[in-house]
Amino acid sequence: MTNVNTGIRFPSLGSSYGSPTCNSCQLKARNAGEDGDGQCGYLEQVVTSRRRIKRGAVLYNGGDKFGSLFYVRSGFFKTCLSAKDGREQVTGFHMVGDVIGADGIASGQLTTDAVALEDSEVWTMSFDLIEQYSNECPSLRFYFLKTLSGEVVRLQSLALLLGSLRSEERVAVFLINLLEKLKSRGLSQSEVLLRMSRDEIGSFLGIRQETVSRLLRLFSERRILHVDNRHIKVLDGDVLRTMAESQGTMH
Amino acid sequence: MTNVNTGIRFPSLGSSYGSPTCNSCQLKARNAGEDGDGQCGYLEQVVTSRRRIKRGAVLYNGGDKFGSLFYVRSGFFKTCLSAKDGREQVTGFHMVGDVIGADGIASGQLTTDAVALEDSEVWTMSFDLIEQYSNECPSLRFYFLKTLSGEVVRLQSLALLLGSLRSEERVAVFLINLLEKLKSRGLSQSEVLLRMSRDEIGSFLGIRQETVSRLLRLFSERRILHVDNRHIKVLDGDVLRTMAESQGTMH
DNA sequence: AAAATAATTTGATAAATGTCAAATTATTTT
DNA sequence: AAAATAATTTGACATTTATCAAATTATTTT
Repeated sequence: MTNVNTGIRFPSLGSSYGSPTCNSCQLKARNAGEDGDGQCGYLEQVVTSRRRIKRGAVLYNGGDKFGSLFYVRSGFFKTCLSAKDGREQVTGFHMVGDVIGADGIASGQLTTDAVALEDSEVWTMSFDLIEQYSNECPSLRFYFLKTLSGEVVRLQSLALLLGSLRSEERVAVFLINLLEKLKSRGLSQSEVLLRMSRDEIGSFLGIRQETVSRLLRLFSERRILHVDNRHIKVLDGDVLRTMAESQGTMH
Repeated sequence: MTNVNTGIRFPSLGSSYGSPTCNSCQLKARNAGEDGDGQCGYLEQVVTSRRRIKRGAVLYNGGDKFGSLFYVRSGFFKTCLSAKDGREQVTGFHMVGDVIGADGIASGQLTTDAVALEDSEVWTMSFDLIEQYSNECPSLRFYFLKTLSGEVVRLQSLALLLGSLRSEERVAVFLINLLEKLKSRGLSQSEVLLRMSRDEIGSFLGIRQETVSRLLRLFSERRILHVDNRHIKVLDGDVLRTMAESQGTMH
């Protein structure tokens, strides 16, 4: 979602979940001709570091000072919002192509924790540089606006899921969206190795891990899925899609 | 949230819910000196029309072509996301100072419906003009980035509420946040005339209207609130705040 | 003001999901 | 590879919240 239709592409290095089309940085104006459709190097200019994050390691914590956005180059992350009393809500799962950390712009502090669920690589994009280059490059500016707006759309869909869907539908939507997202990145569209625990899925979906477990078994019994621990294979995508029928991409 | 700390202020005309401090447009750079701390007229420049919206009328619908953001000048709105099957989720309530419609940037189409819950006034801000003036005015650019980021933060909190809180807590958080928001606009901080129905509150909170009704009665019996139909008076803010203890502003 | 319509409350009951505990299976560490 | 730890599954049962229906109260229209 974050990396679609903006004309902006980061170069590819490879990832366990794979990578989107591998071009060198191409920054195209939203409307052809607006500022040419050629390439420019701005997006690479704002990248100030390239970090590897080990599985289980924290990229940032809620409360941290905001200073940059993070482009997920490879790997897999979860972001969690913590309540005062310790309760946690997973607000998203993020993979190659996603930009995270934008919630920090509003107050100057990150609001969620970002934790790697597998060994990952992240490119740090300095917000000051983004601001600076935004003066010169409308496409860069628009790219980030679009990224932010996409995050709003995603979270609206998550609210719909959490507020209006039954748990069975939630799990179906979760799987469909995950598969769609993998598909959009040119990866498996009927098979996934889940990088998150049942507990993390449950937190994201607003249900208990036991409920996630039971529903996966149910789907398995109905021959909709083949479930082998964290390895999921979709046997009947149509049925799954029908159950998910309510829409919204939210990974 | 949207209008805080950016240095940007829209002029005030008056509203049934009142208005924030009434200055003429002041666009200040985020960092003093960045581009001066004087005034500039950019924010007014991007306003292309000022519309009155009657209670019950629709400002925009999901699917509408995106072309502008809307500044709520007075009154009260709800935004709803519809599922394919017709189920609706209220994703937010919006009052003076809020900017709505930013979800449309991502795809060029608005994703929610915006409906006035009382007679309202809205200023239309052309996105093309925003883009245009963003070249010249970093503060304007930053204002909208911050607005978008604030919406992300709000929706993250909503996800926490919907995913992790019990219904009693949800109602408490709802009231606390509403009161806080009114307070931040210099209005009543212990009394509200709700502009939305029990059903709309329920949709927002992911519970049924009957549950909302029962919980308001419960709070009333415990002398936490005085409830007279849509007129709510907080009798014990401390207890309410304790119940809401999990935080996040989400109106 | 009366009539009609819409919103809210309330009770009785049902359904969905959570809780707890124990067993099983994976994964990581030694 | 064994031991230790963590994750997952499963069952029995509790709890919360939804559903349905009817009565009541507000609000809007005539």
